[in-house]
Amino acid sequence: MPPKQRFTSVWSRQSAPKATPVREHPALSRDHIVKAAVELLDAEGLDALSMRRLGSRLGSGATSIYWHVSNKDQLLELALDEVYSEVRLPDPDVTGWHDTAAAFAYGMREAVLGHPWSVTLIGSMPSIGPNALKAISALSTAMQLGGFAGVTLEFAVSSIVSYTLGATTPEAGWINTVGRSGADQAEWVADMSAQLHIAGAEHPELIARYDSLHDLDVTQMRRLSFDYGLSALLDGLALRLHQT
Amino acid sequence: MPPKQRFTSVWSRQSAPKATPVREHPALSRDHIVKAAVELLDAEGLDALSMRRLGSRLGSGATSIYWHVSNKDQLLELALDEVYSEVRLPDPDVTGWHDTAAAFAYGMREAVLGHPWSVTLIGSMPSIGPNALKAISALSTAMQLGGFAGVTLEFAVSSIVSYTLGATTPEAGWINTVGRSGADQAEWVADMSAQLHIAGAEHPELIARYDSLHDLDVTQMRRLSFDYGLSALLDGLALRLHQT
DNA sequence: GAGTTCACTCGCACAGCGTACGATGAGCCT
DNA sequence: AGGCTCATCGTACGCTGTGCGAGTGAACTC
Repeated sequence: MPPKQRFTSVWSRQSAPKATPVREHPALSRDHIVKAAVELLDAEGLDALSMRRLGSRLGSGATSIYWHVSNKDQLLELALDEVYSEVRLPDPDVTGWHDTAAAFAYGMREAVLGHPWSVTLIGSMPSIGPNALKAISALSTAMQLGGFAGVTLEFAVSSIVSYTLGATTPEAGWINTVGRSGADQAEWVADMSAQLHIAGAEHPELIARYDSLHDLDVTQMRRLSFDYGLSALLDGLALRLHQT
Repeated sequence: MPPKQRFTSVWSRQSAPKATPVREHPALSRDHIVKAAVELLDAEGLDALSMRRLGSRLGSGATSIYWHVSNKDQLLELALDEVYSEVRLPDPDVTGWHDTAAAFAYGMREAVLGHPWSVTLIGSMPSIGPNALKAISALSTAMQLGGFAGVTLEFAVSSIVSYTLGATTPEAGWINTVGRSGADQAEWVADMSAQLHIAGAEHPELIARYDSLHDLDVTQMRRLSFDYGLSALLDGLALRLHQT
């Protein structure tokens, strides 16, 4: 029995050399499709992306897409990897691991928040696209140059990614929910806190603390919160680096 | 213009006192439905949950569910909160903040991994159910007793939740993907690494490091990784606590 | 030039989805 | 008996992802 390939991600098929584009007007191309998909996702969210809508946005039939992409899931894999492509990193040779890690974290946060639908995807498909690998790889070598090695290196990288992802997820979830309604953020904060008061009636301390904080600007607050946890984590990693 | 309520989560409507159950055989109840939904989700994943399937599992018509739950989304909110109910916490009065935080992290990790569909939901809806609030509240008071206060308290709690969530998300994503096919984990590890080799052909260092690690048991490895980042974060928090 | 092949597009159809709506019945109050 | 409320359900609508086969036109072979 040959070892069957059970799971086929888009990335598993290495792209055929693709020859020269035989036709002059292919009209549709994988890149074009993915780009349009990302636009649609950004504009209207995950639920709004249907093959028919995407097709008509591209000026073609819905099923034409299936020539270039075998699946809706694979299309989403491609779209997700497009998000990772926005994560820019400083040159690890000139910057210390600490700063590179921080840059990665902020870059990833920004990329994900710019495409909040992406968090929903991360939980349901592996992120092994070329752009994702490129970003991780850059972070990883920076940390290695900084002195991390072996399992510790892997763990440290993973922890940074984890924290960033986890901190960003609820933020993106918020953006998703807000985006689905037509209201703007300020209205939402009011609504939300009203609901928290109802839902959390049994946790008055929590509510009290919440109220005391959220007079401040929400966006700035989230950024501060992200920064606090990130630097705590990096400090903890530095500690581990020096004591080995 | 009255301040319209744009977003209505399940939790916003405080439960009517519910009187005495008028009928002796309501046959369907919100709790019953949510429980069945969680079972179905656990057994077959997020995509497998449809109102019709859930209805037939409950021995009732699909649309009967809508009497007890106004929405599929709200049903999912309820199911998600059910997951948080499994997060057990030690008494914050007897245990230090450090251990309580670790217990929370491990508890949440375990709960989420036991219901891997939950991560997909967290990114698309707010987690303000009673059980979620209870868990956060317990962690929060423990940290407060430990000496954290004000914004710092909020930030610290948030960072712990973030890290835990972020570390668990890819794990759950993995479980989701594996679960969708029928293969077992060992087969998958092989397939996956084969794909990584193809997809990551341009990042040989990454692949090399990957290979050197994953001879070890995957599950145990993930746990070690989780532990490493968690204790790094907690150390970083402790540092901030003492230097204030 | 005729015929064949290939790369690509598309319309149709199918099974399944969430859920609005109105009909139906079971138990209670008067 | 009549009416009211709670709960259940069948039907129907518009939507979804996608398999399939037909269609199109350019590029190749003879």
